[in-house]
Amino acid sequence: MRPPASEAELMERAREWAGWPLAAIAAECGVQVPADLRRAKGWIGQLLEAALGATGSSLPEPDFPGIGVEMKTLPVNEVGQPQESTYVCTAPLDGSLGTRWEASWVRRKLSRVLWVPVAMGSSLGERRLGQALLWSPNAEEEGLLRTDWEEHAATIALGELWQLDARRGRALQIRPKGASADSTTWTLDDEGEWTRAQAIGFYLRASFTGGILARNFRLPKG
DNA sequence: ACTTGATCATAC
DNA sequence: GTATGATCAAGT
Repeated sequence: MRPPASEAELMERAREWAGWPLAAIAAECGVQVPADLRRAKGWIGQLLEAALGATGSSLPEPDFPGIGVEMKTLPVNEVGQPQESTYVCTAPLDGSLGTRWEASWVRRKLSRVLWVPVAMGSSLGERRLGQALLWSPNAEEEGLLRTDWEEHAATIALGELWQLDARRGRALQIRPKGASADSTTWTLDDEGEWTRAQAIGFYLRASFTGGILARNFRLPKG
């Protein structure tokens, strides 16, 4: 699938898939549907990348580099409320994170996002796509993200990692990110010594993404 | 019931 | 290990 040349073309494709069960999309894309997501947690995201014409999913760039759009699938219940948080990116602990929101990876990644709701269903293949929403944060949303990010960044800059906790942040939280609790990365601690710490990342709370979808969500037609 | 902390697959 | 894609499942 050729990458979309414009946002309009991307939205056109997303509209065509809206309402489709995942099994039908997988068939069109020549992909097998796994029994469940336990050993394939990223499967839906990768399927939609193929269906919409995103480029390689392991590259450190937007899903649609030509038009600067990031895509995120969002598991939602029958009322359109997200059932999970949304991973944004890792939080580097080696000093490269900085303290300027304007220069942050989080801000860049969230500047333009295609949210693709995926309704829950009795089986993975029966789950249906909702209508996608092309989003940029409004002033209120960006202010919320900025406040949270600056608080986390300050804690990390001070090397006070023990203060990091998923309870902090109204919209943007910090949680572990890795293959397991043993996944670590280098960090400069509060006494200026290099040590290893658990790898962590930025996540959007379901309540925040729920607010975004609430402006636009509708159930796919049967 | 809901959130936090842990985990799974794959490419490089 | 770091990036991509996320959801699982223990804890409260």
